[in-house]
Amino acid sequence: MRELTRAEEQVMQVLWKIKKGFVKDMLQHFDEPKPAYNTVSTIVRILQDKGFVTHKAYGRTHEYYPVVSKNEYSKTHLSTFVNDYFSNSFEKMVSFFAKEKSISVKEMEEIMKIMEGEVKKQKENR
Amino acid sequence: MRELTRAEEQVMQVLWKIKKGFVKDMLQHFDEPKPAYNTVSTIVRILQDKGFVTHKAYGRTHEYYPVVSKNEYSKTHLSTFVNDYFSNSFEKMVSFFAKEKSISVKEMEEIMKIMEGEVKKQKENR
DNA sequence: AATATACAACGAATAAATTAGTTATGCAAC
DNA sequence: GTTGCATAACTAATTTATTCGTTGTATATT
Repeated sequence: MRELTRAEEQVMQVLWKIKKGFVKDMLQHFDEPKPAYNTVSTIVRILQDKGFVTHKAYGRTHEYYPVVSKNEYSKTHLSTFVNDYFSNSFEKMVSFFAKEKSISVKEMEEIMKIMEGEVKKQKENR
Repeated sequence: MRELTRAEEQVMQVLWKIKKGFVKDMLQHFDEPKPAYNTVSTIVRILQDKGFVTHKAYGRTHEYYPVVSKNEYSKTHLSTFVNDYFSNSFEKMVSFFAKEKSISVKEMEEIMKIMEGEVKKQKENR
């Protein structure tokens, strides 16, 4: 999957948020200073070329949809990060942030609960 | 902390790996096709302006050091990511990847062990 | 001292990304 | 049908990032 530039990512974030929309709809969801209509229009067409977005035409106006979901994109994005910064080990990454206290006790307890469930589930399926 | 461009990040990865070095040392650690000496030299000076790197001068030649550690940078980097993609919740992020099977059972068990230790430690310190 | 070498600093050239003006077309209102 | 408006497509302009040749200077070599 190709990488998003900063401007492209901003547009994708908006589309992910609103699920679908015309350029003018997207425009509303930008913080001030809002970009020009044409700026968004150009970027969304680039995103279409890159395969992140598609559109449905109503006459001459286009309603855009994400093709790549936020989850899909975050998956490849984080994998690259884990690869580059934690020699491809999720464990290293999570441990680091746990020790750094970036993850609260409450969150850790919640994570452990979910992992227990996952571990059990995956062990059953053998 | 400022963000690194792609080229800058590559140079930082090399510096983080070798701990310190002259431009010619860094150069050796690039994959083919290696960039030109001057390219690396320019980028490392930009990194210096941005505060990611400093140098010790030996006469006229410079030995460069990272000022921002890989851990520090990865921390802000991941925080931004968690913020943008998981509404600032580590728990959401980790759960997602656990369910996606991006994290192996072995890794999860290891993570749980570390978290148990962390939770206990943090609860003691009250 | 003259020459060669190594390197930082500078700056020019190119490439990539971003921004937004201009144009053309279709549709609505009159 | 003419006018005005909305929008996609195109394109130009600008900004930012990347790459590396050129220059100047210090140091080593003879």
